[in-house]
Amino acid sequence: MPKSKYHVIYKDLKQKIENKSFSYRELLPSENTLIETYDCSRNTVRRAIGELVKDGYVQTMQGKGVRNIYQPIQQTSFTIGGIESFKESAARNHQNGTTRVLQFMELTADEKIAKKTGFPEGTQLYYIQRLHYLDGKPLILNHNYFLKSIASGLSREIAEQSIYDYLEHTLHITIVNSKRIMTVEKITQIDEKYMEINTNDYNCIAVITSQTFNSDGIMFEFTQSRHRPDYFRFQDNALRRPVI
Amino acid sequence: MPKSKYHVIYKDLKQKIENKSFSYRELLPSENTLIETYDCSRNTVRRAIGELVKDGYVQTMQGKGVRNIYQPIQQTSFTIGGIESFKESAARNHQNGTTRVLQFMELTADEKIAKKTGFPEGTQLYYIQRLHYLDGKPLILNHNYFLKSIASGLSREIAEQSIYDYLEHTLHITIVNSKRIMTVEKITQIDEKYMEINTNDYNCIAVITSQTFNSDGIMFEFTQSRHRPDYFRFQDNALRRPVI
DNA sequence: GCCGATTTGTCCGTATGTATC
DNA sequence: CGATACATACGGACAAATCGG
Repeated sequence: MPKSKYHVIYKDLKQKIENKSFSYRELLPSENTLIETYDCSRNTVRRAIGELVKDGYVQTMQGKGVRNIYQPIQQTSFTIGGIESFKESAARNHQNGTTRVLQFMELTADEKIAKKTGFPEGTQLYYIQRLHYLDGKPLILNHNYFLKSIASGLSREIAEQSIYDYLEHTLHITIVNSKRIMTVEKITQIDEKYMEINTNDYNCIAVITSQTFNSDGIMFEFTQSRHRPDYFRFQDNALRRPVI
Repeated sequence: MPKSKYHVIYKDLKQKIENKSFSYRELLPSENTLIETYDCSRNTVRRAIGELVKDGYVQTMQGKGVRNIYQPIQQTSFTIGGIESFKESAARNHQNGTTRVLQFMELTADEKIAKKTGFPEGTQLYYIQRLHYLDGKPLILNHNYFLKSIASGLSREIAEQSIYDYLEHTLHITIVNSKRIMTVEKITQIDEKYMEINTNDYNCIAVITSQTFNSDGIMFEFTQSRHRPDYFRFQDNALRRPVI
């Protein structure tokens, strides 16, 4: 957890925005004012503001100021944001999440798995199938593949709790980024069985496949997350970049 | 189009990465080296690198360096990235896109529309229904609502070309950011009819609803984009933020 | 294990450009 | 036009992480 100055300012402004200290579309104090408020340099306040822009909380306009555009969203379903574990997401969504491990095994990547995951053929992997419940409903079916050489010591017991917690706090792996692709796929019998979906309602499922990298730039995880369509919701804030 | 120094450096490095000037997992030249290469300050190269991180092209590691983690993806379908018009997306995907306007009308937001779009009741709007074809196949059905007071002068003819082009280059509207939510919904008869989907294959559709803001912080567009599931693909790079 | 060199991360101060009002 | 606001760019300083000797 960074105690950097810009991060403290970022958190403070973010909280003020969430607490309606600024009304919708109101301009925040100018950079110069914020410099005095937080007793720091211009670069530092600008950096904090930059984070808020990324979050979609404010927008900056040259010559005008920084405008609050935060509107709390109505949470009707499970919302996905950055990289986070299921436990973290559940906590953020103020819901009660539990996990059931359907399968836990070690395997060696054959040609089919290699092609699907991007791990080289012959790699030693953990394969884990887990079902995530939110408020008692089975909503997400995860297929995880972890590099055995990096995520060593994974067990069924850990998988029942939080794998990310184990990777970060026990193995001290630094998780850096995750490339994700979202698609819609046809439902499988496994999906149907475990997530209790009536195919007359939905014969599709929302799928997020992700490749996650550690600080050595090594992809150590491939995951396919299958979400019940009626509870799936992915949220995003896109910035318009000048068309070059 | 910004001619800023950092942007030139960003584009140059990005192109070098795409052209395999650096092999996968190789470290880029250090910041100090880049400073000499581009004859600029450290802040400037750091900013360029920051953009590459956002794109998921590289990852930075304190004490180590900047590592190339770019892997070209196999383009099997229409890929969505930032805020871009259909025309821009089609060009980026190297595909031939055309548009057919199904409906063009002016209307006043009633209670139902107000609730759905977030525009206040009584607002004057343009409502446009468009079908986007890629390489001859109807893949996306768009329902656009534009604020008449801001997107004034919109016409069916413009909608057949590029609305964004008109907004940016004729009306000089600055498009800043777009809040997007992705869900999976049941297919409607309209979807079925226009996108030629067999409901035995798919009875769902990928939906992206977005609210787009201009530089005055005003939401001037609400759009619901309905994508044929078998060609839909949304791509993302998430950065792990320290859990606070 | 320590030390020094290298590399990225944070922070400061300043100057100039550009858009808005 | 001047004042104010954010955007870009420079240069310098120190901290923190990594790596090799």
